Amino acid sequence: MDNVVANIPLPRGRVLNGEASTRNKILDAAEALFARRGYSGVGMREVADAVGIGKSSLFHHFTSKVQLHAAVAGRILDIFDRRLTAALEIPGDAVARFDHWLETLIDTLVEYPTSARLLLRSLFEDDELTGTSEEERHVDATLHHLVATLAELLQRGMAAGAFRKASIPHTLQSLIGLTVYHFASGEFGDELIGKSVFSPEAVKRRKQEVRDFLHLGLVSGAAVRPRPVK
Amino acid sequence: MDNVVANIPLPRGRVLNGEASTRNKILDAAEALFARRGYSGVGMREVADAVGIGKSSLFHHFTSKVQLHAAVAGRILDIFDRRLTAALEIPGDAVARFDHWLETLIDTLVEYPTSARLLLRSLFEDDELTGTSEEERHVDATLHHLVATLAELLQRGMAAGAFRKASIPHTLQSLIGLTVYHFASGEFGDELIGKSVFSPEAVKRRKQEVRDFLHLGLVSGAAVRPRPVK
DNA sequence: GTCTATAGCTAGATAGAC
DNA sequence: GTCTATCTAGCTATAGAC
Repeated sequence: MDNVVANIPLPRGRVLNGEASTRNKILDAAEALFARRGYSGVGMREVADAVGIGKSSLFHHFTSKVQLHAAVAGRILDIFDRRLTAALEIPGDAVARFDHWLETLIDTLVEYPTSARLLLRSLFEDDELTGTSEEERHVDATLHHLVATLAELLQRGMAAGAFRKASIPHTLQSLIGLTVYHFASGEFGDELIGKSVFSPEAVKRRKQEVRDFLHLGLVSGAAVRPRPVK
Repeated sequence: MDNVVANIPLPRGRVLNGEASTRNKILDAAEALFARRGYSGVGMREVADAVGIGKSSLFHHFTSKVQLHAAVAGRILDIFDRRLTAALEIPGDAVARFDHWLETLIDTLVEYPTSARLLLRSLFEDDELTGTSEEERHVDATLHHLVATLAELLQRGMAAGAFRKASIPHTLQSLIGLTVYHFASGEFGDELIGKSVFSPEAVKRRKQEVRDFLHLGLVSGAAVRPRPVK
């Protein structure tokens, strides 16, 4: 139980060149710990120990614990925003772009295995973490951009008849629930699926299941025609 | 910010007769606080203040903080287990029973507005909360019963051809993501939907959206026939 | 940029009076 | 069954030497 961080695989591609700066090492350690135990469950001492520096040194790099958490959340949201925005820039119709967006989302959740928990926890901990610092406004702005980008794709696709005319906000919530929740569900999900939800086979299966769910629903043979517009 | 609990509507029907026991008052206050701030984010002093007793008195009713949390989780899981098991005992085919199960789940999440967050947080906080006490084993057993009951309905329904032959564990995860996550999403969900996700109109709409999602999928006209079994 | 030392406070939990 | 008092340990954050 002492060194939980050591058991969490470090996301690849996080550091571009050979050596990680101390700042990045702190962000890596803090991300893993915040994902595991939440904001209040992690102490600055624990983060410092995981990095291998003294606790006081953290305050040289980040002025407070909330700022550190905002920096962690901002970094991971930037990655998602960059990848998912890029994923929409492929040729094809709305359905093809949507499917590619979804696969990219799952790939990114898997490549950064702590991200799903961190993101959901950040939503739940709005109480403690709603501030007005530069970092926190950046987090908000990035999240809004992510949501707006997908909302636009859905809207265009619905207008073009590629998607059923559903509520866009509810569809966004459904997509988050189908993807982010699944990869945040931890031991519960692992036990349900029978192996780690991050294992290659389980990931492949999840992609297929979500795709089928979106294309076919669950109930047999009900979707012969698009739902009438009222 | 001082008295957050006061802003959270108390679930109705929690106490059967006229006056609530101190134990139930503690459970009510702890449930609201744990849902808001998570296990580590809540202090015993805060719970005691919300109830109106001294901190030490809590330890007369519950031997430790983890036991208090397990009692809270166990109580809410019992309610879900009782209601959802009863919901399956209606006449009709698998689809009708499934739809009724789903509506009951959403109704219960709405009637106990703190439950969604509490349950998801409990999943995420498996680190701190995995013990071997009586209460914790009860939580595990109830959760397993809940899952097994729905899994059985899905299995029978798939065998009878009422549902598409999907992975049952993945379908369970999808259903949790579509329902529990939505009602746990807090300010983010409220902002996305444009009003409280617990408002009567938003609840009605969510039921409709989830039902359409399950019956029709999202992509137009793709589900003319059940997916081939491989 | 890292360290030791420490301030000031709160945490969970216990002892024992009433 | 509730209280006051207290224990030990932890927390965020700062001061200031090197």
